[in-house]
Amino acid sequence: MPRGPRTRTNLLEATLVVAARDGYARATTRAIAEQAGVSEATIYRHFPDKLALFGSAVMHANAQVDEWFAGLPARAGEASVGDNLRECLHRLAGVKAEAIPLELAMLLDPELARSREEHLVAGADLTGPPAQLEAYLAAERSLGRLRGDVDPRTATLALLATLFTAAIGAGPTVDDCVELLVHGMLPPE
Amino acid sequence: MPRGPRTRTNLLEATLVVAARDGYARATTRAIAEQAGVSEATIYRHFPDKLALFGSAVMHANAQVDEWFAGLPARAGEASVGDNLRECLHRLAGVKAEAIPLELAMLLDPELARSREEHLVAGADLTGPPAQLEAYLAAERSLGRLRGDVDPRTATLALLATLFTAAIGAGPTVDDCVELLVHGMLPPE
Amino acid sequence: MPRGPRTRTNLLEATLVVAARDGYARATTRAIAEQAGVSEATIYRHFPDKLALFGSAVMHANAQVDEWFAGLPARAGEASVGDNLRECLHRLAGVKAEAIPLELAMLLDPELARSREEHLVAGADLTGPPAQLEAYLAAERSLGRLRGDVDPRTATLALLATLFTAAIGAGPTVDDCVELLVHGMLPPE
Amino acid sequence: MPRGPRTRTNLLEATLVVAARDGYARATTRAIAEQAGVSEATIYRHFPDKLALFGSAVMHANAQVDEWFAGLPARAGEASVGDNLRECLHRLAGVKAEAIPLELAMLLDPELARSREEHLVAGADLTGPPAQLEAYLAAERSLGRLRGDVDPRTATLALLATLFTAAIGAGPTVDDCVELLVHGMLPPE
DNA sequence: CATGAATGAGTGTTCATTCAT
DNA sequence: TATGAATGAACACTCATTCAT
Repeated sequence: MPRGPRTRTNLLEATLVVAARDGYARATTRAIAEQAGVSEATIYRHFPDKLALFGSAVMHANAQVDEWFAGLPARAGEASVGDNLRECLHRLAGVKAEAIPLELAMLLDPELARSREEHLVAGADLTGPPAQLEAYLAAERSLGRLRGDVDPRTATLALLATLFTAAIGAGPTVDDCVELLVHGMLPPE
Repeated sequence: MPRGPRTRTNLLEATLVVAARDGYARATTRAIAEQAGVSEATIYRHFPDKLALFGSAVMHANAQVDEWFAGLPARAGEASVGDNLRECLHRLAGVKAEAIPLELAMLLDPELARSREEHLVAGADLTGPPAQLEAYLAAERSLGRLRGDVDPRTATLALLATLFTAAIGAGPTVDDCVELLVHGMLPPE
Repeated sequence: MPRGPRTRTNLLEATLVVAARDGYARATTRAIAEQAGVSEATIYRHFPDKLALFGSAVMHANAQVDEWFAGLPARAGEASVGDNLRECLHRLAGVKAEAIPLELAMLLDPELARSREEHLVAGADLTGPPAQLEAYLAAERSLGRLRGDVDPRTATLALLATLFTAAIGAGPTVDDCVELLVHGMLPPE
Repeated sequence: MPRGPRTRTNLLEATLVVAARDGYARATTRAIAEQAGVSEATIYRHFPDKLALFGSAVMHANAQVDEWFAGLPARAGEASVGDNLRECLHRLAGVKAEAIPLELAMLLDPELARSREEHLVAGADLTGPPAQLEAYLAAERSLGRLRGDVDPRTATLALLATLFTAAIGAGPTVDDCVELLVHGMLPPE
């Protein structure tokens, strides 16, 4: 890997590490540069400002699951809905474990509300994994494998919200919460 | 109301307003003092530091629903579980609307993790409304009005997680998300 | 003792205690009021400002030795010069032990240079104990009990300077330092 | 001289200038930065905090006389003791004139008592010029050029104490005070 | 006489960002 | 490409002081 892109990747991962370890408020340019082993000025060779760095870091983390989620809607009808959803959340919670704190912090910032694009939730249309998840749920519903009165958008958000419990380190795992939702979404046998 | 306590209350409510409007990061002592119509120094006559102010603000917001939640466990068996839970979340989402951003932001801060006491979720034992909610669910389960394999703690956290969707202003309401969970928790008819 | 003057005395002594214990920089109105067991506002019932409080505190401490020093010049010719000087410094170091830090700190402050009146050293004329000490030395010199080339003003300052060693807690006692000076001031036998 | 070190030196000298001119209490980071012609933030690129700046400033001033004092003990037996001591104090008073107010102020601060290392006086062992002066006096005493009952440590502190008279701008010069001490230390002819 | 409440001016310190090298 | 040096603006917090009660 050539030097330029490697430094860029270092910075993205350093951002995720610092935000997950020290919290959003302490994810300063200084801490990130130190974690990446470069100078602060180097950040600005690769990103126009701190916000762009954070946004890119979240996208970078998402990229690892994007591929799997891209194929998700096509799997409607396969296996069982419960297993599929469990795997969805499991992947999101596991692979993006370090990205969630940063993502939530950005989500909570009203000033950042406008630049939400590739993030967890968008105002009108979902994108990335959430969008694929919504599409998958819609497909399953039209196959009759989901209760008819379940709104795919609502279900998607409810499922994603369970990731929040992981971010704050509460006792039960994400899996436990998902279980409850799955029960509520499946059609009566 | 005498002058001292009134200023204190002003500050608590100004803190909630600013945090909800401008975000946690921009809830500076300056902005809060301005919102409250007092000087910054006045903050420090009423609270030892900013963290204590924030903690007190969250407690102040919680106090408004604490009374209602205190009577919640005793209502197990009355009305329907679904209606009760819907009212719970409705009250939390409605009355504490302005406190949620602050509460979540504090929850996400690893350095604040130790001083979590009267907040949304505590490591081992829940306190405040969440604790009452957990007790209520346990009571309903022993009445057979809840599926036996539902863990009250898990269900509590899953329900509270739906409040997150309100904080980020996503489309569906909290009520919609709660509906799904309720379906998953009720025993088969 | 009536209530007013007692509070005033409390404040003067609290000032000396706090300055000696915590240093000049931490001798704030808050700390002094707390030590005295009164409110900060009470300070301003008894003194126009903090500077006046500090000046009065030094005078208050000096007052305890003023009486003895007033009779010092008249004792020229009695006992031995060495014993007399030793007693002088012993009294200053002992009785004013807690006042020295405050006095030195005020002396070192250029802005306070103008308001020096009843303090350790004044630009032109000495006052208080230092003035009496200077007068005593002049009297001894005219009696031939001091070397003729010893300048009373210089000797006074040199003796007082040894108090500085006490303030910083250095090993040797003031007595040890005075001994050296006495040797240098006595006439050849 | 490259840019970095030059700024650092500027800051050290600005610190001495401001402390000598305005007093320790008014030697704020703002005033020092202005005197040095840089921004306040620049201070923190060169020193971790204000205390480190002040400590370094005192060391910087001492460095100018350290070299001369390093060779002092080896000069025992040369010239006359009186001339040697006069030169010692003359150098300390002259070259470090601007450092003395800062050094004394730090010495008087009880909270700084622990970080005293390269300063005027240390609890157990002297360092820097004072240490060399003590060693020199011990050497002269073993040569019989000092009275046998003079303790080198005590004599050192007594000599250094005379510098205090310079700091407060009292009339007589340091030289005058030293003269008295020298008389008291020399052996009878 | 005493104080609880309030504050304007200031403190040391940190931040994201720029720029000459 | 990368960085050491620098900074304006902002931060949480403290100070001596005032005033209505």
